[in-house]
Amino acid sequence: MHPELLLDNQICFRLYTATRLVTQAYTPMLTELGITYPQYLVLMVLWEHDNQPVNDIAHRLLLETNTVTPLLQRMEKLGLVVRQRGKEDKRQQIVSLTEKGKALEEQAYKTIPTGMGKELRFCPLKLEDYQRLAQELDSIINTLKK
Amino acid sequence: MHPELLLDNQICFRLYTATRLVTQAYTPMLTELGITYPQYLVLMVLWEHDNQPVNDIAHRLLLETNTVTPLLQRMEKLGLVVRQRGKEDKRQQIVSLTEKGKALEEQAYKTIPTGMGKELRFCPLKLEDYQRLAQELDSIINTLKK
DNA sequence: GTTTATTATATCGCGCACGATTTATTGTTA
DNA sequence: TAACAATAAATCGTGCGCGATATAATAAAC
Repeated sequence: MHPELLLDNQICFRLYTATRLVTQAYTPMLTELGITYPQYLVLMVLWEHDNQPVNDIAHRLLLETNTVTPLLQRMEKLGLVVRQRGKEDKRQQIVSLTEKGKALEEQAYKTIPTGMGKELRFCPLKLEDYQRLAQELDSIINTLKK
Repeated sequence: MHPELLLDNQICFRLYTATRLVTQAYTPMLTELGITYPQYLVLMVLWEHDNQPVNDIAHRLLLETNTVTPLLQRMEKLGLVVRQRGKEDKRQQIVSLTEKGKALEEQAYKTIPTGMGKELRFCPLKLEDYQRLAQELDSIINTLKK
């Protein structure tokens, strides 16, 4: 009846589905590393800048601490990170990579970029299409965030 | 170190974030209707074609039945759908809209398209940008699905 | 300096997603 | 027809996301 309510006309359903399928494509490679996709995101944040409080990690990922805290607790159990109270501000938990967490960067570099390339080798999108897609997604993200 | 592992170079993180933020933008309007976003997707499927078995709904949404079955059970408790065994194939559960479920279509039509328009009124993307975005997402989805 | 407000993190509950397994029904084969 | 395979749902366990609330430490206001 209402074309605005047809599934095929929903950008959001496409986003939702594409996200799930891309995450599923990552999963076998991440399972090999013993981590999940959100854990991989946290590791990318820490590989770029180690020793961050929970809040900074959450802000970088646009997540709430009630998502990130349990995520970090699981990662601590896996031996990927350690958390210690901030010296100047005892409310903060400073999250740091362990040797195991640092070592995963090279493992990820060896398998994930080429692995995802293979997954998308039949995708008709070219480099410039991915760049434009990134810009369009950034427009949506910047409009809705905060 | 490795630019392939920088968060800012990840299409997948952008998809993941954009999906979460768009879903969050829907949430207040959906809460008004008493439903969640995945439940809204199921309703859109049924508004388009009522009386479908669980498998058809799952295929349409590219989800597994172990996600859809509990989703439908919750929707049945809410009085939005009813499930009854298929007549010719007793393994199937045929899902049908209740009057309450049907009535939500008009409620959704009144609030959601204009509400999302307001959320995105400062987004620089134009109609043709959204159309291209939809095509790009479809390329990714079609490459990875099945 | 004590009260009050803010901030950083943690905890709790619920609803997805999804891998793995189970149960019931149907289809196929010997 | 009996045995076996395939299919449709359901169940179970784990890990997110996130609204709501709680706790502890710091900052601000009086």
